[in-house]
Amino acid sequence: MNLVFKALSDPTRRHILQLLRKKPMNAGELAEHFPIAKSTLSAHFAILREADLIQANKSGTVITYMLKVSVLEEALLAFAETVGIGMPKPLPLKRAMGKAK
Amino acid sequence: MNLVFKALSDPTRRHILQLLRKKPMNAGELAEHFPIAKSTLSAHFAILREADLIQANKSGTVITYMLKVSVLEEALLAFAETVGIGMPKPLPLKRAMGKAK
DNA sequence: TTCATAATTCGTTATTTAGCGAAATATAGG
DNA sequence: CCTATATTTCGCTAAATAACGAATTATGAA
Repeated sequence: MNLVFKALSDPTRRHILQLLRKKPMNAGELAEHFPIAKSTLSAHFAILREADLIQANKSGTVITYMLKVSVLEEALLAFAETVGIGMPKPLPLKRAMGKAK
Repeated sequence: MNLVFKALSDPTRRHILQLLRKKPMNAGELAEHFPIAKSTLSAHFAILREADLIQANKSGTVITYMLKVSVLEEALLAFAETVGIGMPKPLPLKRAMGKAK
């Protein structure tokens, strides 16, 4: 959870997550949305990956990233509970779908 | 919102919020829960105050801190929405209670 | 006023962080 | 094989961060 909150502490990274929310994107496409060097963005991707908030998928020379919503959700909910915020877990739409523990 | 997430990025500060969740406490009481210098804790309080996550109340030489749950809640919900997490706003228990905008 | 207590502020230090450009890596296509 | 493209890794720097102990401030009590 610490890694998640560390990852969320940077505005650029939160913005990346927001963009990925709409649809998976590759590093280049994401870069178009930011005025910073690609190498810098790459470092942000690494941090998001270490926090398990995004998933990388390489195809040819292109790496496509997609948001792992559930990980984000779990972290926020877990913390919310410890501070007594009533955020009811969204009901799972499907049961027994083999959600890894 | 940035200040809130910055504040939440440190484990000690998240722990402080969790402690304050149970009941308001003064700086000294809080300090007993941590193995770090009081001056360091004081800095953490300042950061939490700037993020508007806690409220300080001075009485005599003692400063009592209390958690501002609503601020935390709003920030988490606001962000959750931008990343498409369905965290329904908890229904307000009382309406028209003069909630400051 | 003087003393003790609670907490903050100050000055310093070590570590982490975000940023850059250049170099390296990997892959597809000619 | 050679070149172009996508992305990462490397080496660096400036700024932010968390930590400490010492000094300072504020208050209540003797």
